[in-house]
Amino acid sequence: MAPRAAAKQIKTDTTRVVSDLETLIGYNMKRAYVAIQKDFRAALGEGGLSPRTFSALSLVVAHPNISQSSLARMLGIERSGLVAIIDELERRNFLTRSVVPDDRRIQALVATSDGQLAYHDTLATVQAHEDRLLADLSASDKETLMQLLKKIRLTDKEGL
Amino acid sequence: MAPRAAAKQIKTDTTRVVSDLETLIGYNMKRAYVAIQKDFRAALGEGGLSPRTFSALSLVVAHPNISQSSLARMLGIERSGLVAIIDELERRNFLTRSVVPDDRRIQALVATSDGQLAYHDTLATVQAHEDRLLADLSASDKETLMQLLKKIRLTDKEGL
DNA sequence: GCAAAACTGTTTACCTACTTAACAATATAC
DNA sequence: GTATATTGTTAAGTAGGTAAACAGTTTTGC
Repeated sequence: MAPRAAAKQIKTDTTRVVSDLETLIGYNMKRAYVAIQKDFRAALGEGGLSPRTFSALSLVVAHPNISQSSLARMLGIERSGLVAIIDELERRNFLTRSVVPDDRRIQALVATSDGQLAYHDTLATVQAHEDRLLADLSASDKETLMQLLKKIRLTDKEGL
Repeated sequence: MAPRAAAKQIKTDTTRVVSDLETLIGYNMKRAYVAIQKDFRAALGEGGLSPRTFSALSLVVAHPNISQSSLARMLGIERSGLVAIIDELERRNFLTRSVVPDDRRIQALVATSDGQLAYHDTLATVQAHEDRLLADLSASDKETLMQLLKKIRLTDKEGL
C-alpha cells in the first residue's frame, strides 16, 4: 500500500468521498422535499396555511360537498388524521361541515367564500414560491420531473 | 346556464376535476417521497434501520472519525437531533464514540465491523428496494430524476 | 497571558404530522 | 332484522425533527 495517502487521512478526514447515500433516489427525494417545504412555509409566513392544510383546502374547493372519508383517501392519509386539519379550516371559517339529509353519517365539506378567497390568494403565493425556487429548471425539466414524480406516486397502491 | 349538468353535480359529486394541487411540484414530491419511504421500511422489515439511521450510518462508514457536528451538517439537521440517532447506532454496536486527544470536545465516530457488515447488507437491500420500486423508470429517467433532485436540494443554502 | 467568543455534545421541552385502536351513530346487505 | 360496513371522532402512541439552555473545551483578540 502507498503510505503517502494514508498519513493525510488520519488527521484531515475531509475526504471528498461521495457516499453511497448520494446515489439513492430516496435520500435525494427527501432532501429535495425538505428544501421545498421549508421555502413553502417561508413564502406563506407566520399566519399562512401549512402544506397539508393547503392541500386539504384545495381539494375541498375543487370538490364541493366532499366527505372527510373521500378527502382522506385522496390525500393518502387516515380519516382520523384529517380531523385536526378540517378543525383548523373550520376554525378559520374557510369551510363548513354541513349536514347531508340522505346520509346522516356524512358531513359535506364546503368552502366558504372566505375560504375560496384565501385559497386563491394562497395558491398564487405557492405558485410564485415554486416558480422562484425552481427558476433554474426549464419548463420541460419541470414537466419531466412532474411526470416522474407522478409515476413514483402510483407505485403506492394505497395512495389513490 | 345549462340545467342538465347542474342537477348531476348536487348528488354525485364524483367530478373528475384535477385540482390545482396536482400541478404543484411540492405536493407531488411529498406523495412520491411517502411512497418511497413506505416501501423502504417494508423492505427493511421490523428490526431494520429507519431511513434516517441508515443515512447516518452510511456517512459514518464513508467518513471515518467524523464528528457529530459535521455529520449533522451533512445530513442537514441540528446537532441535538442527531444524538438519538447516534445513541441507537451505538446501542446496536454499529459504531463507537471515540475520544480525540487533540480536541476533547469532539468524539470521533467510527463504524465497528458489525456496523460495516450491517451497513453493506442494508445497502444491498435498499438498492434492491429502489430497483424494484422504480422498475418502470428507464436508467436515463433515473439519472434525470437524480440530477433534478440534486438541483432542488441545492436551493437550500443550509443543507450542505 | 487572559477574558471574551465560539464550538461540541447533550438534555429538556416542544412541535408537526401522522398511525392504530376503539367507539357511537348511522346505513347497507342478506 | 340481525350482521356487517361506513363515518366522524377521540385517545394514545410514533417518527422525526427544532429551539433553548448548559458544561466542558478550544480559539480569538488583544
